[in-house]
Amino acid sequence: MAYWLMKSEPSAYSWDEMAKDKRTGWNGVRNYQASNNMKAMKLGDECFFYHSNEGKEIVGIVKVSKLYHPDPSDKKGRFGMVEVTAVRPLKTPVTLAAIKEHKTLKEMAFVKQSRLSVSPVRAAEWKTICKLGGL
DNA sequence: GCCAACGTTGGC
DNA sequence: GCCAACGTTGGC
Repeated sequence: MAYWLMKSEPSAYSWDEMAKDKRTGWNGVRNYQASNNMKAMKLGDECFFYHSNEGKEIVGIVKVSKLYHPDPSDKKGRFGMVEVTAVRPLKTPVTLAAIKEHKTLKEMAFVKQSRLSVSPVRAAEWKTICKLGGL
């Protein structure tokens, strides 16, 4: 079981919409590294749902419900997508500021590579954030 | 709104 | 295959 973090701008697709839709196709990724990370996902892998730009906080958890497949919105056929299903919101969102203040969390891939929209999360990081999030 | 980081494109 | 120019992302 692996863990991941996926970013979305709330103005484009927010956690509220995610929770309402229950499941959504994570299309529109146009970055090889992010796309490769999705390729490595397995069914049931869990992902943090992060609001970029507005909020700048982890707000919920989703899980992979459909494996990597080509993204039909990419006409050149280079990039793929997965489908994710809403699991639960965090009781307390965990902000980027809090993550940066944390001794080990500040080493997280998504902090160090701020432009990467899909990044791996280590098990220890996952546990710590769940705890901070009140789960 | 600005700007740093960084990925992509295209000319050579 | 290199690298300059350009575009995009996302934090501040």
